[in-house]
Amino acid sequence: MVTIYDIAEKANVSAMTVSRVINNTGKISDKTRAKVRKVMEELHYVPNHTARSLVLQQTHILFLLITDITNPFYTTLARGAEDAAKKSGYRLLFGNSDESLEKEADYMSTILSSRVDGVLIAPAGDPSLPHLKSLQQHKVPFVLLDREVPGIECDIVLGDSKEGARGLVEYLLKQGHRRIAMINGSSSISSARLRLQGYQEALKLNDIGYEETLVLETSFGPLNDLIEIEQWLDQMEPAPTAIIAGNNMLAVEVIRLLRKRGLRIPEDRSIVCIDDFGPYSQMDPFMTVAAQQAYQFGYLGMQMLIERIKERESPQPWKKIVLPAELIIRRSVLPLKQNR
Amino acid sequence: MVTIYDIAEKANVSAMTVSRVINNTGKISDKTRAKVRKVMEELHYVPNHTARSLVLQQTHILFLLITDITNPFYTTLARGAEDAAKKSGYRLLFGNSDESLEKEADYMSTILSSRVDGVLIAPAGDPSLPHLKSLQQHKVPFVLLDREVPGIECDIVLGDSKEGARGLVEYLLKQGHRRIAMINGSSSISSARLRLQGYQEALKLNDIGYEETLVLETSFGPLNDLIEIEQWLDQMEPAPTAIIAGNNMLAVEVIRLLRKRGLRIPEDRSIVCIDDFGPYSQMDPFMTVAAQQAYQFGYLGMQMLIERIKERESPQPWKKIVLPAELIIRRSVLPLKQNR
DNA sequence: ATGAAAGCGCTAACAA
DNA sequence: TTGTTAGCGCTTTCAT
Repeated sequence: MVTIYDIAEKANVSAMTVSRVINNTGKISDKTRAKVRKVMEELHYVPNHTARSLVLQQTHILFLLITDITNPFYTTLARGAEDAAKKSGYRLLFGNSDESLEKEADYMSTILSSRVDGVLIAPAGDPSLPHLKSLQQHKVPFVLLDREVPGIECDIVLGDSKEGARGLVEYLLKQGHRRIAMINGSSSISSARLRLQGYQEALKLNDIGYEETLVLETSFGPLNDLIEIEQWLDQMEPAPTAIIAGNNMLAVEVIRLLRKRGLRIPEDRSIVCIDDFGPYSQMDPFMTVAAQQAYQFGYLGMQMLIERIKERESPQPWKKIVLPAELIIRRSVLPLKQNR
Repeated sequence: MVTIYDIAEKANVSAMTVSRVINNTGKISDKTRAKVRKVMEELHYVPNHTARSLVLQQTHILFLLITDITNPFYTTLARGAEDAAKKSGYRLLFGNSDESLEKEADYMSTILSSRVDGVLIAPAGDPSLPHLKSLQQHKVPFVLLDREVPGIECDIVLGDSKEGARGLVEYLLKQGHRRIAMINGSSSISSARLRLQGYQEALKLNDIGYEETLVLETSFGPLNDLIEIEQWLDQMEPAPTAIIAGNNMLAVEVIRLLRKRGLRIPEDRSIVCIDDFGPYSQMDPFMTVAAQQAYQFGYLGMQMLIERIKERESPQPWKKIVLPAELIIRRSVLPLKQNR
């Protein structure tokens, strides 16, 4: 491996001079600089980031942990985070926890031991608390994305989940639906809880009773119990005319299972969900959704994180950004006759 | 920061003993081990991976660079790579080049300077050559995914792109289509070239002339020139009855633009593509595709990479895996009357 | 403008 | 079984 000492030797200068040339620090004569640069190129020198991080006590690398790499919400968010990081000259690395607490724990130890400068994290859920506590303990700046975790005070970017869900249900009600089922993520996830609340509130405001059998709590992520979902779909009696899914991945799953049963959307079942489908929003059923501003989650979260890192010394109050969801009406909802 | 010296002091042992406990090396009395472990927990010690990497000259971290984080092919591939890495106890970090040579170059410098142990890379295209050369020069083991790069000999996992495309076109021909257009990625990408060849061969074998105006070369990735695609769609005369897209993202784009024009799929245009849609395959138009084994790309590629790292000393010949694509017939193709 | 020495946190090699 | 020494590649401090 080529080190600054190799460069120094060949250029007849000290290692320190080489270091100065690399980092553009201190005063160096143009002649020396040119000479050093030339040798660096000749030997294909690459700075050893590891060594540099060790002495500087910072890596200039940021980390983004998402919970489902196949979900367009998170991948779009990732693009936003990447763009914001790049703008400030930070490097960004990704991790994917697949909604699993165990994988999240693995990433935590990677994060802590690799001494990244900061973390943008969509936590698996409330049980992520110890993970976040340990970040705090080790003074790793972090920003939470999309999900609150009770017991943690920190910077956070949230979507207005309750309003998003409520808006969708109200839209369904306006279209004449009265029997509306909901499939949702785990109640250990703040956004799932709020989405359920939004659903409940909308029903209540419209004097429609809440029926437990119409609501299924499963997982937002790729680890779903399909049998459970199938049973839920088959056992609702009478069947709902509309279904709201707590996120896009659940909607896709429900669409698949409905079609397996020969049910058409929206003719036989209307369906809506929270989160848009990125590039897939143009595929049938053209879903009516409460679209979250995925890119902004990443972009603004990253800005907050970098801000926090820079202001490390001065104690800023925690910031909380709540991004509204946008109701996008497409064609996955059938207007019923009793339209009002 | 808590270091092994802090632990050593509090436990009344030497730093070396602490190191041995952490790494489970050498002989340590149970009593000492217990004592050290206890102190480590008390002080919430986290090993400094940076320091460790510096002395060991290896990070035990692998890197996966993909070209489009919103493409289910790559995200599914990522899952495969992750699973294989985990199985061997390696950590995996992701990067996303968005099909951009510049972003790829940025990641190269991250990769080189952070001294990861190996890289799994889907190159942006033939111009990635210098990037790969520099990996070789710095003796960073890597495995290429999905795309060959002329001038580079290395381990590689490929899909059978030519056969995949040919199979799709032949299916279209069997359904009676004669005027088949193709939208493809950049010809600087090996898989795009092979897919075009597959298209051309299928036509030739069936005595159908090749028409340049029916073929559009654009980008596989998120940086498409939409105007160009729209013009191409509008200017083909007479219009094709079927379109083959070089990958799934292009298919989605074409679907969107066709629908914008009020054209139905498959009634007005049949459409097929290479690559499946992951969770979205169940959305309409239920696409007929040549599905690549995305997960296997990642899993097998990662296995090869780890193998290569372990056998670093003994010079194994380069390995090449070619994964066949599977024709999945759904409902995006209209059988024409002149069916044969 | 340039260099020498010390040390970031850790482990390999050797010593006791 | 445990400890001492040296050094991984780099930068900070202080000296020249």
